[in-house]
Amino acid sequence: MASVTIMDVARHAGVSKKTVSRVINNEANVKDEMREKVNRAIQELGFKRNPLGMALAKNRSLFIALLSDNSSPGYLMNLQKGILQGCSEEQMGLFLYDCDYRSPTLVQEVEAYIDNTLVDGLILRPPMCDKLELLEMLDRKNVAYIRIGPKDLNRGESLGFNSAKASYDITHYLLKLEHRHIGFILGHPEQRSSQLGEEGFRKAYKEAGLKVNEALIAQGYYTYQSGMDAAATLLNNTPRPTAIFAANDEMALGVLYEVQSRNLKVPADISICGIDDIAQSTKVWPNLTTIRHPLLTIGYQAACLLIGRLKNKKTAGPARGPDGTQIFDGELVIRASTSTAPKAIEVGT
Amino acid sequence: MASVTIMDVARHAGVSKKTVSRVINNEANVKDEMREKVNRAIQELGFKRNPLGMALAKNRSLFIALLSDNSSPGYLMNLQKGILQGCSEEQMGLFLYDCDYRSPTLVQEVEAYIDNTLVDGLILRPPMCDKLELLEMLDRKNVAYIRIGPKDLNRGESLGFNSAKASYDITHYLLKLEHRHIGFILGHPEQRSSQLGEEGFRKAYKEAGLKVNEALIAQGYYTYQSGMDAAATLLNNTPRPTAIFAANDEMALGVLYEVQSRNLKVPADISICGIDDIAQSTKVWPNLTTIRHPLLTIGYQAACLLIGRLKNKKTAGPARGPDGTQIFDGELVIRASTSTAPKAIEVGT
DNA sequence: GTGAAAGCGCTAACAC
DNA sequence: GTGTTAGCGCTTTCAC
Repeated sequence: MASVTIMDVARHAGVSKKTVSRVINNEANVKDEMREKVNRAIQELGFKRNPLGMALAKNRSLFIALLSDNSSPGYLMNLQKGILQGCSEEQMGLFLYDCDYRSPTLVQEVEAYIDNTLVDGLILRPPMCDKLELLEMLDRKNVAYIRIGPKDLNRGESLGFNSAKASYDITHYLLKLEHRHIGFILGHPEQRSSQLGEEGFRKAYKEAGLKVNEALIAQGYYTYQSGMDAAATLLNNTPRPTAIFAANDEMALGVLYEVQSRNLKVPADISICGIDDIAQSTKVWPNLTTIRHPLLTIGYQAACLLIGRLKNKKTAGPARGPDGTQIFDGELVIRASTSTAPKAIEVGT
Repeated sequence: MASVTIMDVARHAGVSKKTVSRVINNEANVKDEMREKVNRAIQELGFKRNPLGMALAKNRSLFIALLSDNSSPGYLMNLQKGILQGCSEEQMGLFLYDCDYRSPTLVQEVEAYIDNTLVDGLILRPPMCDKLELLEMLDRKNVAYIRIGPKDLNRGESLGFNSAKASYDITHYLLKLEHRHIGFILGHPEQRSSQLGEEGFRKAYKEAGLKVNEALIAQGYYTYQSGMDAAATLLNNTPRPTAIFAANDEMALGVLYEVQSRNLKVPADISICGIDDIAQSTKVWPNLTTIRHPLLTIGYQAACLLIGRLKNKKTAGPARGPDGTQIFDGELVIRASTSTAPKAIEVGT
């Protein structure tokens, strides 16, 4: 392209390269008069700073990437959208990297990715954000990161969701609807949010003075298929649960499928709810009762935080500020998939 | 980082910088002996070429981006996955840019994005790939692109899906099931695929010697909501259609919702089908009969094609090869949402 | 075939 | 406050 360089601007404004550099970097110690002259030249010439030149000289690309695996696409979609919004405002690009959480060479793969793209900031979602070796590698390479997930490793900043409260709220709601046989599908056992969710579930029972039926707790993995499988197990229980609460919507959708395929009516025969409020939850019939997870906000904030930190980072050192962990609360959204428990409990098949 | 530069390698191997450069760029005119020496040094030192240095010197970043808007998330998810696979194999990063198709300043926004990231290749999906002004801007800026979509502008390479055949196949299938009142929901009127789809639909009728009932053709926009709306209209027809065929799955899901919310049974009362086979189609009950759109393959190929072209492009010029348009056929996937037409047709509400 | 020098666009360190 | 010089890591002349 007819690229206008910083040199052209300098000549046009009758100043030195460095002064122009100072102006475009918003540095102090530039006379207003000069600044204006330079800005005018930039306008007139249509100058755009070449990020590559900057990156090379500063040894910081300002590129960031979202590391994700592809389980729970609805969740990812929302988060991605929020992040992109933040990037767009900050005029930054977002790299995407799709990795397999279970890959034994995960850390090396990510490292190679960083070397290839020179990103210097990463947004990590679960389950990646809980992988200690990964975080250690990033620290070693001096790559900044924001973790999306409940803080439990004391590393970097993280933006979390209040899984315990969400779980508590849903359970409380179901108990209020007089459900006494609630099936609960846990999240991925290796993710912190799963334990927190279980705590919330139990807390609601305890406060209601009721005892949890352990037979109605099933293991899930946050995936659609695991929701289906767990539902199949739970539905074979006697008495059959009058409600099933899955730790995320992706699994709840699996439950819904399993229930409907057995010709049970939702919510007449059985209530279903999840957590997250992904787009799909309002695209199935009946719409899912859930907890709204402010993923868009979280994604947006994560992007802004990360970019802000990269832009301000003077020295390269891993000088992470005080723990900036922020926890977001969800909000109960009552839709058509839940109702009061059916009066008579039949022993179904 | 302990970054090893090309200079270090040169010293270690006892050759000049340039020779190393030749080796890592796989250029001809290097003695095998030299090449080996250099390669050994690269190994020993763990050298990785800094893409930024290259980008600056060559004025080509090799970065590519996927331009998308967020309608039809399932479609996007699949495409994205395919593209990422290709990028990963080629050791390239993928930038993501989410834009609003309807924005009046779309072209400027994309241009600013290119200036900010210096991407020199773009993958365009519909509806972006049909925007002539956008393509013109890209040509002017000498940014390569691959269009995902039916070729109709004679610009660049494109990977297309055979929408006409897909539509024909579905319609043919429904007619074979003795449906005679098929509601058809068109795609976005500004996208070429929509017209092709309509042609396929009509062709199937014609070949069967039947006449299309124009009242049963409704306008859609490829979005979930537009599918719901169109279904609402179609279901009020007398006689009510015994099947509804939507031009993509996203809309078909909207139809399914609308139908189920009216307490109609699928497929007993009404059959539903779509096109694309997005993940969601096997996550609803009943699973959707559809045409499998090889989006993963298309995305993968698009990435490989684009990257390949960038890597080989000697001179910057927009020297696009002969038209490499490739059309992929879909494949009928029969699932639970379709069955033979109900015998007696009731006039419903 | 190979190497020396110059330069991509920008910023860092140090003068003035 | 501002300008000068050197250099980020790589590639491109163009000699040899």
